[in-house]
Amino acid sequence: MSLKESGEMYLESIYVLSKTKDVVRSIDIAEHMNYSKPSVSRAVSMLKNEGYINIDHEGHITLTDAGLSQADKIYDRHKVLSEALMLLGVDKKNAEEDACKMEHIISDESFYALKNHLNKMKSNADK
Amino acid sequence: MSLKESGEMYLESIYVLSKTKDVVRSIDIAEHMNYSKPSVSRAVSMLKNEGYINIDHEGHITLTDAGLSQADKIYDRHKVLSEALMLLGVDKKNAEEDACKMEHIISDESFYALKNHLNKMKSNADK
DNA sequence: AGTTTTAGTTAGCCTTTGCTAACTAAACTT
DNA sequence: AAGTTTAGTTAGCAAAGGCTAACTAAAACT
Repeated sequence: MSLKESGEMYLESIYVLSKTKDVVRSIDIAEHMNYSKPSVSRAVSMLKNEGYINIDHEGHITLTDAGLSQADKIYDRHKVLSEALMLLGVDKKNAEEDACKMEHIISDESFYALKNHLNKMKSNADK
Repeated sequence: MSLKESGEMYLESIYVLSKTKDVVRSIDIAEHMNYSKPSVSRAVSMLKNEGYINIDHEGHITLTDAGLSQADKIYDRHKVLSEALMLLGVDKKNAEEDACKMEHIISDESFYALKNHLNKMKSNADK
């Protein structure tokens, strides 16, 4: 079974959290995502079963290689998409929200086309 | 209750179908969307209850003003988004598919920013 | 007239993904 | 030691939106 949009959000959250915290627990994810503990508990156990994360005896969550590569991919999409929208003048809050939804559904081809275009726009900083 | 993504897709399909057919029935929607008859039956009756469509004694479906304005909005997003992606070099099939998903989730602000940018790009046809 | 095709509905199942209520168990507090 | 807070789990509900099976009823053939 492939990773659903919700699963991708959880992985991305773990990834983001682990950049600022030395350990990531379920409760941290719950607070970060503003979800209930049971929702996180279930999602976390599914991600573990599917091989995307490891959980040690103390409940500390780490991404496996598979999990990291997924999280990284989604996070890259998030950064590029939100940056692109902001460059078009979209308000940061809206850009972030939209990026958050688009990052899960955009195809690889479209994403790279967009990323390319963005890079060109940036190097032509002489509009 | 506000219109969900699925409801928007149904309205868009009715809109598209009514441009080429003189009448639109549930079965036409089912074939167009590749959904089962019961799924369409339920969706259609919900859209009717919510005031987005009318169904006459012969089962002919028409958009109400509310339905038309929604369908029109989504269809505009679809056209603009797919055109934008194709302009970036994305294959038509992929561009259509991605547009189909993005059209429901993009905020008004981001959409108009993008539409604007696209128009500028088009008027500067001298790359 | 009798059969078959076509359109639509009803009933009910399944998955995804959120939720609350209520529990356990470990870890602080006093 | 006794009570409280914190982290996590279990059980079960709900909404959205697909599906199949099985039915009705009208239309179209033969």
